Amino acid sequence: MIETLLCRLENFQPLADEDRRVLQQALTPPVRMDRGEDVISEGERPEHVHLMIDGWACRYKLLADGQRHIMAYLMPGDLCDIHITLLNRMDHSIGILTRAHVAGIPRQALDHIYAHHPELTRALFWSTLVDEATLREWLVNEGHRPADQRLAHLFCELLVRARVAGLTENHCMELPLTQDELSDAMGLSTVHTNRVLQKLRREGLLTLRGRTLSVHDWQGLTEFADFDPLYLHLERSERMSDLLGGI
Amino acid sequence: MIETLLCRLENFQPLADEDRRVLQQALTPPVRMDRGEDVISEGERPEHVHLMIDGWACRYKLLADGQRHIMAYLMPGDLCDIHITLLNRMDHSIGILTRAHVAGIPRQALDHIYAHHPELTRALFWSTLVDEATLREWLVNEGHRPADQRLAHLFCELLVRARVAGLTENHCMELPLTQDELSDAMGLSTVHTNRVLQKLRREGLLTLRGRTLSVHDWQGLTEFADFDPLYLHLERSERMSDLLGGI
DNA sequence: TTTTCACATTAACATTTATTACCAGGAATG
DNA sequence: CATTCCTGGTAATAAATGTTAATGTGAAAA
Repeated sequence: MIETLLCRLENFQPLADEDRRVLQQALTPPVRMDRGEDVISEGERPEHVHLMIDGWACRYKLLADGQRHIMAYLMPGDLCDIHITLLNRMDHSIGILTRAHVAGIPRQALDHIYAHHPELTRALFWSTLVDEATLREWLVNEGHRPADQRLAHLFCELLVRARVAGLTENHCMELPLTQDELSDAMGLSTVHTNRVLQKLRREGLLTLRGRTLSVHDWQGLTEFADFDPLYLHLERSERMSDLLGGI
Repeated sequence: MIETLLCRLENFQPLADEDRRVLQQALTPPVRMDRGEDVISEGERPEHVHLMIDGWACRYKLLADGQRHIMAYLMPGDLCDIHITLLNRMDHSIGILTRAHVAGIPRQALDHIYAHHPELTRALFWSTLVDEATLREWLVNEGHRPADQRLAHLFCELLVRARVAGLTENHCMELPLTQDELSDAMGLSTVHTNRVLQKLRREGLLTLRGRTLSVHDWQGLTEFADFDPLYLHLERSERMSDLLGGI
């Protein structure tokens, strides 16, 4: 049930069977959720760390004028910030984008891991560092890249992340996001997102159809997007070249 | 020497004298640096956590076309990410913006704090959570707010952060950033930044002159910018109202 | 089948922001 | 004292993106 998470963490360092078991046993039973529900909403007190078992979610904020800004996509195997329970109130919401199952890690279970399983603790800290680095890369993306490069960069990232979690087949992945949801993350209008997607398709870089992303020209796409996967910190570099060469 | 840091951390929870002393003693002697130098550069291996003693710095990345994107401003009392030493290589650089002094916290000293000073550890974790939340707010800012609101929002944030670190006088703070540096953070051209600053000045919201930011209409500015300080997580709420009412 | 609905697409037009290029003032420098 | 450089300010034009509104399309629902 937590293969995707383990698969992701092991890009940082291999885990002992003991660590894998401890992590598995720390989880609360997964809860089934549907598109449109919030895992947790802005202003609420965070009681657990959440883990996406399957399905997709996003971090988002609502602005004064009702617009939604998506700040991160969570795919299967992704964790919410493991320190989150330190805070009194959430400053953003986590919303479900597809039918999904979400498990939790109670605070005490985490404290126990910190105290007794240093390797696993390091892997979890690594995971939050990657989340933070991803946030920084998104900031650069929105601040300095035009719409077409911006979307291209997002697709590069999502494909690598999916690959790392074992969720790709060749150059394809399930990508259950509407153009509206892409727009809210990229800070674009849906109309413009649509224009840009067509352009990327016309240029033979990728297609996005029927909830599936297919990248046709990985090298062309990464060059166009100025994509450098360093920020994903796949520290076991043999695997990094597997990943990137293999795509 | 670490008053600003302590001042900031105590917005989360009060610290025992013992914790204050431990933190003080963990520091390496501050190094003097000048504008244009890098504390650490992209690709380098992070050996320490850094602390700004005085002066300003920024996190930034250089893009393929040579543009610089600033992802965070570091003012006195700000720490780099305390987990950073887990990573093999920096995915961004930290550059000095003014004459400054920078101290370090060695990895072992931090490990010792984690093992023996839980209150202080919580405060340090809180600090990184705030940094991350700030990054998310910047993402929203760049993605969804027009240039004038965007700059206004930045100034709101900087004034509150400075206030929290004890660096304001009334409605004023030292803000040693050029319009170029503001532009690189906001994803705007310098020309447009200049136009917008004039507009904010004309409307009586603030002036930025001679390295000093003076806010003339705090309430007007926060309303215009849609600024909600929740994301700064000043958990001791009595202090929050002090801060915000008092400005 | 028909209807409905969510999502994608298209077009015309408006607005924001970038680009380029030039000027002005003040501080540092020789 | 002249010079240079950094920073801020201005204007004309171009490019990117937003807005509004209408249409198409395919899958689910009735």
